[in-house]
Amino acid sequence: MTQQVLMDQSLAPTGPELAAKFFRGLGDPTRVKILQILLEQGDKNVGELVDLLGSPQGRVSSHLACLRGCGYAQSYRDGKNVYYTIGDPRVREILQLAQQILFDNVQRILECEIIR
Amino acid sequence: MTQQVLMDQSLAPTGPELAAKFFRGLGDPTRVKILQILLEQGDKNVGELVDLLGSPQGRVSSHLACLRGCGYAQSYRDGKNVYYTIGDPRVREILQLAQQILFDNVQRILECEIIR
DNA sequence: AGTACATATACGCATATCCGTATTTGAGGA
DNA sequence: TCCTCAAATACGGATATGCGTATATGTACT
Repeated sequence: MTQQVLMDQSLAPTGPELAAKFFRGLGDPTRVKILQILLEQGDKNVGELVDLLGSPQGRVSSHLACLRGCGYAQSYRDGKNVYYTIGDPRVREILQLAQQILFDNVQRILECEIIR
Repeated sequence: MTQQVLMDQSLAPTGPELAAKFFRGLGDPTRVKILQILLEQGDKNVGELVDLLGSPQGRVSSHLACLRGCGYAQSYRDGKNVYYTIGDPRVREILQLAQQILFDNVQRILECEIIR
C-alpha cells in the first residue's frame, strides 16, 4: 500500500545503515546457531530448539522473533507446536561465505578487542 | 607456530560465537560505509575517509582499527599518510549478497524492533 | 633535535543488546 | 467452557558498543 516508498531503490539497497542492521541480525551466537540447526537438521519447533540450544524458552522465542521478523526464518503451526524453517535460501549462502572468510581470519577476529 | 591449534577445523569454522562476532564486525553503518567506499573508489587514506564520511577523525580511526584487526581491510603507509584497502576479495561478495537478501526484506528489517 | 601534520588511542557518557525470570497469550482437548 | 501446554512477551539489570573530546604516538621535514 503505502509501503512502496520504502522499496524505492534510491534508498534501500545502498543504505549502509540498513546493511549494518542486517548484519547485526546475524550478530548473535544463539541466532546463528538456530539458523545452523535449521539448515542442517531441517525444521524444528520451539521446544526442540530449546532442548538443542540449552537456553531458556523465553530467550529462544525472542531470538526466533528476531529471525522471523527480519525474514531469515519463517514459522508455521502444526497442532500445538510452532515450527520454524529457513525463510530465504540465500541465508545458507551467506552463512557459508562467512564461514569461508572466517576460516582465513580466525586469529585476527579472535584477537579483535573492539568487538567482543 | 603455536597458533595452528586455533586453525583446527574442529573448532573454528563451526563456532557460532565466532561467526556472530564476524557479523558484528560488519554490523556498524560507519564500517559498512568505509568498506563500500574502498570497494567503489579504491584505496583511501584516513584523512580522505574522514572527509567522505563527515565523522570525527578519532572515530574513523577506531572503526578502521576494527576493520583492520578483523582482516576486512589492510593498511599501508605512503609518505605521511596511511592508506586502507580491502583485505579479502570475498568481502565484496558478502556485501553484495547481503544487499540482495536485504532488498527482498527491506520492510521487515526496517520494522524489526529487536534490532535498532 | 625540533616542529608540524597524520593517525592512533584513552576516557567518560549514552544507548543498544542480551540475559534471567515472570507473566501473558493462544490453540487444543476434556 | 475449563484446563493444559506451547509459545510469545514484559521487566529489571548487566554488559557491549558507539560517540565526542582530548591526548598520545609516530613519521616526515627543516
